[in-house]
Amino acid sequence: MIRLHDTLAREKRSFVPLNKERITMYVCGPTVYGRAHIGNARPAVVFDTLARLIRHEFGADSLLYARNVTDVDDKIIAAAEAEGVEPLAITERYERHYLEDMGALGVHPPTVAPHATHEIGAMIGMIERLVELGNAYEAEGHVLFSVPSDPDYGILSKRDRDQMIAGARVEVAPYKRDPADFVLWKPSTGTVIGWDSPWGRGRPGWHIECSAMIAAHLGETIDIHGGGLDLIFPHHENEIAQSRCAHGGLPLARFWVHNGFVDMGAEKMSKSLGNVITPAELLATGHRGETLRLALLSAHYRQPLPWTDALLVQAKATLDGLYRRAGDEPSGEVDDGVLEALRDDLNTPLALSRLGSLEGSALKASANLLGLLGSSAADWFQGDVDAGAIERRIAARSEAKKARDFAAADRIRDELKAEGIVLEDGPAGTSWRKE
RNA sequence: GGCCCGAUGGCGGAGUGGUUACGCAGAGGACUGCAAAUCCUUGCACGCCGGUUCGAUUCCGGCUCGGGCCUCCA
Repeated sequence: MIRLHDTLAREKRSFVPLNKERITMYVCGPTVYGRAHIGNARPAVVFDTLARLIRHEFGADSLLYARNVTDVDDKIIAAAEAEGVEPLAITERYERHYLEDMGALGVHPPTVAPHATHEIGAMIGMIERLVELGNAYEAEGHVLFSVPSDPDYGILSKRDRDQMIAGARVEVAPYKRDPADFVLWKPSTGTVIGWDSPWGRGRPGWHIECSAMIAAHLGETIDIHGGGLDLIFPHHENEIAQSRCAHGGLPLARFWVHNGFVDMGAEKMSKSLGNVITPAELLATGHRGETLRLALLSAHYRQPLPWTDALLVQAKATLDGLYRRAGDEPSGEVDDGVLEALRDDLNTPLALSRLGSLEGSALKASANLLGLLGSSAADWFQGDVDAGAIERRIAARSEAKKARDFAAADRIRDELKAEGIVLEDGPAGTSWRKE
């Protein structure tokens, strides 16, 4: 039995899917206008791990996991204009990078990856329904969701409308009937990307994208909706309002799962603060994706995760130890202790600590469930290196040792060390590994 | 201002009403030509003030500090 923390209930609840042969999970994916940073990678890794656990518990084909690609957005438009290219050139490039980066972190592709630009019809349909029902209205080419039309608005973020207005730091557009109303559709003028609609040429607002894609691909009520903590308000609150109003009061999701931030110093890592570091940069400086994944799983997913060099050093050391103990055993049965930890609201740090007491095939299987130990030990320690050249130099060193010329032997060892190759003398001779 | 979250040893990080994981780093030892790896040993903590309790790091209240959301944001 899996237990998951539900943001709506603010407590852990037993996860019983609506249909255990078709479990539905939706996670807000990237807006593809720039390279993903480590903070963006956290939900991808966390929900990938949850997906692995669900498949382990309910069967390989039990889960329908959707992660969208937001490929129409004002930031994309701005990036395209800045480069003098079409938006498609931007979105294709950064979606490709996103998949590369997440792949390096051992993130499996979701079952479906709906693209906003391919779902415009569904969005227009949903907006039309909301207008018919009186939950939305047209104004100056915009269509806005009427927040006062939904008495339950605010249930996820636990705030009422008066508070929102009191705290509002934005100027209220004159065409809004209520300051809290948000855009479902906005006009596109000139050369700006747009689609024909009953309200003229325009493009969808951000929130309606997710609601429409969820309904189109997963259904009106899904089992799990995931994303970062910062999406609770307004994004997920708005999704809830739109979807429930359009679907006769049916709840959008049965479990709301939110991950905490990756912090740089005391603050969260974010593009607007300019304190980001990307997987691409870390991979380029010799870190391996699996090290980054372990680092991201080293804190509980709801806790903040301070990102430091020391964290990466520790993650690498931990992986070295795990690979050493797993050897080249085939994968076996997942350890009960590891499962127990993961079933309790995806307690990955506890699961990781339990790997420390396992060996061989149980270790391999348990680590695999976390998306770790995906390579062979030989590849981890020696892959991607000219082994022949290294072994010739080791042979030369062995000759020097035999002649008791330790100065020459140490010189060879130091040279290899400078190239990132560490030698280890054992009873059976000298072995080597990448540092 | 409103709402929300957190505070555990040098660092990371679980967990628990009573003996408090684990990892990294550190110290000592074994091993080694010297190292590395490995193994053994080892020091180090539960923000502050009250309350409940036989007993609180764990439950309750207050406080302090930090963070997040309220605008795009994983």
